[in-house]
Amino acid sequence: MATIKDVAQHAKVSVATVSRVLNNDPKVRAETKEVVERAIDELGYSPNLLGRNLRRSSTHNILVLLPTISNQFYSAIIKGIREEATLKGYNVMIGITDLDVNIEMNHIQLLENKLVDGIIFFTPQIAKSTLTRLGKVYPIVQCSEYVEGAKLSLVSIDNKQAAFDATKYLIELGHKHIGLITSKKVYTSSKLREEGFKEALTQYQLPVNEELIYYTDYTPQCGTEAAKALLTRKTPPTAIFTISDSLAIGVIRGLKECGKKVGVDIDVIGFDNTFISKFYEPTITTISQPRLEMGKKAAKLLLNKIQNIDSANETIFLPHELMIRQSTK
Amino acid sequence: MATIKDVAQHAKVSVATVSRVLNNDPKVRAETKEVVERAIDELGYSPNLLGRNLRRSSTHNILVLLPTISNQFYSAIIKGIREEATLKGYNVMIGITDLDVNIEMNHIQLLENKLVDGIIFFTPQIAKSTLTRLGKVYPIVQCSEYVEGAKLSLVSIDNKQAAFDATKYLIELGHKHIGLITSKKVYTSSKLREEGFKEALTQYQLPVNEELIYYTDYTPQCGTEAAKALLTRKTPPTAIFTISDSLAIGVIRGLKECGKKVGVDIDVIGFDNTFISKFYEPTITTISQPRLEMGKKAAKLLLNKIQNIDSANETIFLPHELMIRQSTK
DNA sequence: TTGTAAGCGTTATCAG
DNA sequence: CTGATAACGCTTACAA
Repeated sequence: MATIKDVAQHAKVSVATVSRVLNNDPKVRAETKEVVERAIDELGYSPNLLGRNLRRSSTHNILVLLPTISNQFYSAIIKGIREEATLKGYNVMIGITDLDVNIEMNHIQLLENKLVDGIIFFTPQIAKSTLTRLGKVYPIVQCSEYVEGAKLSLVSIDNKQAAFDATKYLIELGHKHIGLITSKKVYTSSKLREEGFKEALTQYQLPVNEELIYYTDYTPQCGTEAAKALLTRKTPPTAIFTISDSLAIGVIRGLKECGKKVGVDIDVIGFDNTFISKFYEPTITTISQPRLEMGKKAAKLLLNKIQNIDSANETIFLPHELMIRQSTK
Repeated sequence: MATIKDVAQHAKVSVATVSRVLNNDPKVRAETKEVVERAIDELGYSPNLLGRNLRRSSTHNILVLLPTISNQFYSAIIKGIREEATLKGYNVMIGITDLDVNIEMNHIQLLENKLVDGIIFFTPQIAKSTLTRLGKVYPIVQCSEYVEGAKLSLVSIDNKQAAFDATKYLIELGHKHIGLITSKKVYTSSKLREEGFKEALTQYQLPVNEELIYYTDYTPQCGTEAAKALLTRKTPPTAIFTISDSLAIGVIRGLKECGKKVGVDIDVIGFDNTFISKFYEPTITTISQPRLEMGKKAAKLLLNKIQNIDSANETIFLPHELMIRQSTK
């Protein structure tokens, strides 16, 4: 494998000159540049980034930490991140945490070890204080799901307002008994969505009936169970707001199994506008997040931090949108 | 940020000794080791891997190249890869190619640049000859979708046999007119599946009716169109085999829209056993691939290649399984 | 068992 | 405009 030294010898110049050509230093004579470039071609030389990285003490790699890869939701966000990053010459890598703090810490290690220049975190499990401390030393930003109160740059949507809007829409449809199916793990987003849900009820003078709130996991299976359970309440809901599309799918299935016609007998709203919500039967009313934009913004915030770790933390909430489909009416 | 030098000074030993402790060299005296470890703790030292990597000329990073992140199919495979890799002290990173040759080449660059030690390729778009040439120099293995004839290690399923089995099952159910919805891009897998499909028909003395073969893309939308188109044929199919679950979803929807009852009037088989196939309505008969195992095997093959780039290429086909559900009967 | 010092492949400073 | 050379942080002969 050819090194910069080989190129230098081949081109009869110093390694410094080769390095300059490699880095587009304007003060190389055009002819010299040509000679060097020919040598590079002839030797099939490709710079060893291990050397460069050590010298520059940076890799131009950024890491995106996802809780799982099996969630359609992230794909557009990643695309946004990549677009922005590539523009600035950064490479994007993805790591999967399985929501395991240890795996998260392993990846933080990559930052300490200088193998990546920054991290965009989705759904961090690390404690707030740790996160804040790390954020002072390393470029880290949070995206979408986040730890409330951690002092880091952050881009997300206004989850409370989004839930408020969804609930308000159901209320305006005439519903008086609205169920909520949410996560039993206390994610910031689910907490905020529950708040928004309750606030809408209160604001429209409807009672908050805890019997109609069901805590469970993010899977369709859980959605099915939850729906069936809610139907057994003294006053069963005539509409259900779920905090994810995957839950909504299960909910609809459960309702169907109980002989309910979704969108007619009972309304359902999901969250995230993942592709399946457009394709299930019925199609599912849901909240859309500006995912591409979110990715781009997150990358921008991170690049800022990489440039200047002491730059002020920013909190950005992007606008959401209620997508009305067949599952409500 | 503390370096190995700082630790050495702090512990009053040489950097060599610190390095030995870091690498668990058995010939350091226990007391010395302790002193060094205390120094490491006190300084909060964490080795800069850029230095180590340069010196060792390896990173212990492997890269998994996916065509897209929005396919549920990959998640279990990645898990398998990670399990195996972690066991051997390797880190797994994921890159997304969007099926773009340039992006693929960018990532190959990481290999030339020594930033990753090897690559596991899903759905490479690079030409066979290029791939073969690269495979001689760098550790690269193919997984699941692959370039036929490229001389690289490879783990997948026997796609032809799988399609044969699915078709045979439909034939044994009594179907005489079976449709095939497959990809119009010629992936190896779709080519092989088409072959298996035709071979089953032939072997059971059924005519191969090209009118019942529909070429399209991998999306549900395309599946819907395809299904509707097939229903307009002179002799419409009484069963449809699709080469992916996402297509199958669309197909089922299209059939429903035409008033057909899937699993009763007409049967549908998908491919990949992704989570939605278990959760759609009806649940979808499909071919299951041993994804976890596939990931583990792929990682093993890659690690072999990393150890010895000249080790013989292996081709491994793992067993598939027909999962019978409501969409056929 | 430990220390000295060379070297991995770059970039950047400084002198010319 | 170009060259010599130190330095980045680490590992590993080789010597002691």
